Order: sequence, then C-alpha cells, then structure tokens
Amino acid sequence: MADGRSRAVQKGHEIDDRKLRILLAVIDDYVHTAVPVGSRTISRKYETALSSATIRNEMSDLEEMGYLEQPHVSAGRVPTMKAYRLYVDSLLSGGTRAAEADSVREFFFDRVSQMQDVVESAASALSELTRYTAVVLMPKQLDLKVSCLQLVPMNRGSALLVVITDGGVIRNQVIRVSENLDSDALYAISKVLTSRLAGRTLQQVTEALAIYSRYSGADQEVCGAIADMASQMARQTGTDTIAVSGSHNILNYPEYSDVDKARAFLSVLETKDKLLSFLPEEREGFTVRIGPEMGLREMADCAAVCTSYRIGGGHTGTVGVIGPARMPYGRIIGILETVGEALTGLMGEAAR
Amino acid sequence: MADGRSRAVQKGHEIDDRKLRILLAVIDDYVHTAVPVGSRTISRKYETALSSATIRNEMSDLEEMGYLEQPHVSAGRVPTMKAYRLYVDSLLSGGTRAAEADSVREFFFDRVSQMQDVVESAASALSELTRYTAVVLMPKQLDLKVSCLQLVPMNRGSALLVVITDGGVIRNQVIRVSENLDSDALYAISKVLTSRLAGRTLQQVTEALAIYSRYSGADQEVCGAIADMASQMARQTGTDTIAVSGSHNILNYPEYSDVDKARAFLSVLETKDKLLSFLPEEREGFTVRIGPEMGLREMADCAAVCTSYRIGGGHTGTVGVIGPARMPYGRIIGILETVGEALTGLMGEAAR
DNA sequence: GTTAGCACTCACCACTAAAGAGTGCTAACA
DNA sequence: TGTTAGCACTCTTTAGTGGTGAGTGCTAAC
Repeated sequence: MADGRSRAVQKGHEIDDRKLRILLAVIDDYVHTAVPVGSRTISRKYETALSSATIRNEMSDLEEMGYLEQPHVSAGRVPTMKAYRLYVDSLLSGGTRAAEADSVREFFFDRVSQMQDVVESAASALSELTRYTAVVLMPKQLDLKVSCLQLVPMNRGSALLVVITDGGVIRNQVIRVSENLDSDALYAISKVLTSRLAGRTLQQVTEALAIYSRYSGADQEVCGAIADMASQMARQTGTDTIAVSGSHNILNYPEYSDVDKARAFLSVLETKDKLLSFLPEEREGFTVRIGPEMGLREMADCAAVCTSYRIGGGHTGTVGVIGPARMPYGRIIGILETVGEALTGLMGEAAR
Repeated sequence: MADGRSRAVQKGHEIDDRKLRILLAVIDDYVHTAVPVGSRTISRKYETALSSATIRNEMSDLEEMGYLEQPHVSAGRVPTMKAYRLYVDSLLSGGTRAAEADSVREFFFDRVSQMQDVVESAASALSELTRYTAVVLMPKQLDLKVSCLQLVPMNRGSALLVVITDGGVIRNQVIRVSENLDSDALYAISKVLTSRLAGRTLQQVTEALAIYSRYSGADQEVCGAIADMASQMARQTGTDTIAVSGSHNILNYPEYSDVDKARAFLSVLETKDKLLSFLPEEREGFTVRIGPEMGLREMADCAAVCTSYRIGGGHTGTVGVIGPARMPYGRIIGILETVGEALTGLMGEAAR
C-alpha cells in the first residue's frame, strides 16, 4: 500500500499511454459484463503482452489516481465516475463514434406528423435503439404566433378548429357551431379570423377574442371556443413537453435488479421537475452527466447523455439517453447524433 | 385431515354465510397485505366473536372446497383464483361498487382532442387512479368513410391536410403544395376533393386518387400526398390501437419484487398480440379474467378487469386494468365503470 | 521495469440450527 | 352439535458457520 502510494506520488498524476489503455480496457469490459474486472482478465483479453502482476501495479496506480475503485478488498476493479468522465471526454474530442446512422433513420422516418408525435416517436425509436431510457424535451415556447385559423366542417352543429402557429405547432379541437353554418360560411369565418388574428401571439389571441366576440353576436360561441383553445395552447406550448420512452429498459441491467432501486429510478422519470433538473440547458454539442453530476441521489450511479436539436424560431430542444453509468458511450453518442439531426430535420420542416 | 375431508363431504359443497364472511375477510386482508393470512388474524380483525380454532375449521373446509390454499403447510391461507372469481361475481351481480365518479371525471376532462389523445389520456388517468396498469383499446375500424378533406394554408409551399371521417377519426399532416396556391385556391381544391371523395371509405379514396390525379396535372402532388395519407390512415384505423399506461406500477406490488417476473410482465404489455389475446371481445358489462383465465403463462398470477365503451358507428372499444390477482376488485370496477362512461361520452361526441 | 510466487482478504455458497408462525387434531365444554 | 383450548408438528425464515475461489499486495528474482 505504502509503495502504491509512493509510486503515484513519484510519477505525478500524469496518466501515461499504457495506463490509459488499461483503463479503457477496464471500462470496456465492465460496460459489457457489469462484473468487477480483475487484473488477469485484462492480461488475458486486452493486454496479452503484459502479465497480470504488471496490470495489477498499473491498476493500483489508477486506483490511487481515482480512476478505479474496488467494491471490496478482494474483488476486481470498477471504473469510477471520474473514469467515465475521462472516457467520454476523449470520445467527444476524438470522434470515435459508432456510426449507425442508417438503422436510426430507418427506424422512425415512416411516422411523421405533428410535433408532439415527432417527439414521442423519436423517444420511442431512441429507446428501442439504445435499450436505455430515452428522453426528448421540447422546450416551452412563449412567443408563438398564430399564422392560421381554420374551421373545417364536420357533421351538423360541429366543426374542427385547426390552429397553426409559426413554430409549426398544430392543434385541433372539435367545437360546437351554429347548425346553419355550411362549409362556405365556415371558410368565410376562418378568413376573417385569420386576417384579424394572424401574427398575434396565443396570449394576444385569447385576449383579442374577448373583445372581438362583442361585435359578432352570432359567432360568440365560436369565438369563445377559439379563445379557450388559444389559452389552452398557450398553456401547453408555454410548458416544457417531455416524452420519456423505454423507462423499464432499466430492468435489463443487473445494477437495477433491486426493485427498490428500480422504482426510485422510475419515479424520477415520472417527476417532470427532477427530470428537467438534469437535462442540460440549451447547449450545442453533447452533454454527459455522470453519477453525482446528475444532482439527484436517486441517480447517483446513472449517467445521462444529451444533445440538442433545433426547432423553429431559434429554439432548441434536448434529446438524451439515461442509463447506468456503465454505458457504451461511444455507441450512444453515435446514435444520439443521428437522432438529433433527424429531429432538427423534422422539426425544421414542420416549422418552415 | 381425515376429519376435514369428511366434514366437507358431509356438508356438501354449499358455502354458508359464515364461510362466505370468512372467505371475504381472507380476500380483503390478503388484497391489502399480500401476506398469507392466518386464522388468528381473522379472529382478531374480522370475526372477533369466533376463536381462531373455529376459524381454522372453517378455513380448512374452504380449502377443501378450493377457495383457499396454503403456500406451504404451516403458513396462513391465500385465496385461490376460484375465490377471486366468487368474489368478483358477487360484486358484479350485487353492485357494491366504490363510487369515485367525481375524482375520475375531474381527472381527465380537461384534456380532450383527437381520439388517439383521448385513448391515451384515459389510459394514463386510469393507471394513476388505480395504481395498476391500464389498457385502453380502440378496435380497428375497417369501414370508416371520409366526410371531409381540407387543406389549411401554412407557410408558402406547404399546407396542412386535414382528413375527417364519420367515425370521428381526425388526422392531419403537413404536405408540400405548389407555391402559388393561396388560401382561396386551397379551399377550392378542398371543396372539389370533398365533394368527390366524401362518403367513400379510406381504401376507396386511396384508389380513387390514383385515377383522379391523371386529370388535374398541377395537383398531382397534392393528390399523391392525400392518397398516401389515406392509405396510412386506412392502415392505422384498420389496426387495433392500444394505449398502455402505468405499466411499472406493477413494481409497487411485492409479488413482483422479483425483477425477472416484473420483466416478463412488462414484456407482455409490449407485445400487442399477447395483450390482445386476453382483452375480451366486444362485450357488454364487465369481464374479469383471473389467473389461468388470462391464458398466458407470464400472467398466471394476474388478473384483468375490463369493460367496454362505445365509439362511433356501432363499434365498441375496451378499457381495462391489469394487476396481480390480489386486487381490490370493488374499487377497480367502480373506477372502470366511470371511465368507460366517460369514454363513451367523449368518443360519442367526437363521432357525432 | 517486469514477472513469478505466496500469503491474505473477502464475497459467495451450501449447510445447519434455532426461532416463529400457523396448522391439525384431540379432548373438553356449553 | 358447535365451539374452544391446548399441544405436537410442520415448514419457512433467519442467523450463523466453514469451505471455496477470485483477486489483491507485497517481495524477491530476473
């Protein structure tokens, strides 16, 4: 022990090439097996030129430096959060990303429609691809402007109100209308409404209709319904929309074979605030939170890999993967990159 | 043992009032504790007038009759599937239902829009209310007829295509259109399309457009998009739509503290075919499948309580709750009843 | 600087023993 | 005849025990 300590001091805290190779080997092995990895394993599977004793010395140094730790005295070593951090950082700067672009695209390009749907199918595709929990966040947009309002006739007495905003947010709702309004009448109303309301924010539309409804007695009903819907949309788009998918993938990993841990994990996913707390603020590139960086006790041995995508109006959304800290970061980052690009494409299109 | 057997034979298999009370007490206790219940528990908590020895005799008879069983010789008793069956049947005929109508309605009447959304929010409301897994099934509808097609202008070069069918199914999608089509032009096209296609089934629309697109050269693009969408809708409405919510509520129950069991359960929920296999065919009233009645090995100790709701066009959907056989059936049935009625209301409205 | 060898540690497994809960049965009682 | 008390018995659960094996740290030799 004294020797190990002195070695580390002698050598400083510089991690040389061989140490790095060994560390990466430990991480790699642990990511796949979830079992503490011993010196012999590394010597046999990764660094065949070196004996287990040599590896042992190096591993001892790595432990001294804080990259490895032992669950108990005589088990193999497990990578620390610091090790994952190093690993991820090298990945991010390097660019040794697994390219699975094709299978990713294929996975969710056949289902496209409204933004909400896109968000959800992206989450589900992402979770199926990674076998981890996927999160897609569509941030709140307070400044959405209405670009079109239209009433589409349904059966007598009811119509479908469609509202389109410049952010590409589309919402529709069935409302009651006077029975003697035919298709043309509804279209006429739609044109008037659109011309008066286009360019205003949802909030303004809600307010304007309160005034407008005084003039046109017969259409009060319609105006009321639109006002309701606008305020509802304002509320919805003014709130962060989060889609979570594959949350129970966590059960596939042995670190969560304890049901209580699994439940704690799952309950975080259900709590919007907690979820938001560790999703990064709009930021370019990849963000990787490891262990304590997540800021939640329940997530202390988890990691989250996130990236951003662009939606209309200069806003950016966040898409990410959550799983045990032991994660194949390279693969995940590769997949996320593609998904992020795909989302930017889809959202951009809807928004344009 | 010989005595117990002879008693049962002597008395025939009639279950008298006291036996029934004891049986219900056992079920009740087990539902809440998930621990085999012993004679002393019943004697203390439920039938204070009787001693544990008496209860023991009765329980022995009940075991003989197949209503109770012992996990092992010297544990308490656990209700059998037959007991749950009896319990449920008496509930269904009697009508001792927990009335929680208000809280149920309150729960999801503020989010209404398209049928898909309704189905999903119903599922999520139901699972939150019951703390079990909720399933809402919207059965396939092969004969939906288009009642209205409308193009709503978005930014230049794109429009929102809205399709409404008589079943109240609404779908919309952004499509590309020629840049020189303004709002009026789009409306004119919509009118023509509606007049020609209204009343046809989705399948027919898909086919018709293949022919129609030959005539109007300029609008080929639009027709193609509509044809695509119609066939997509035909595919979607021609498939059973299932919303599952609260699947990991199962982790709250000790019978699933074994992760492998939990995973097996969850994987059934992800397999549409298996899920459909135990959801009842359209049938009035409540259907309760208990244990082996589920027909799946993975679900052998589960139960499903289902009821039906009406959607447009004489079709009915199914809504249900899945959980361990040990379930507070009274409460569940009460909640389901209200949710079913609410769904009928919402779907009916959308459909009318 | 690397390697072989050896003593040592500690989780894990199988096994055993004791404790506790609950039953079945018998005999006595109302 | 139904109910109850008492007791022997069963069987799970829990704690404790020893053996096994993986893996380490250290030392000495190369």
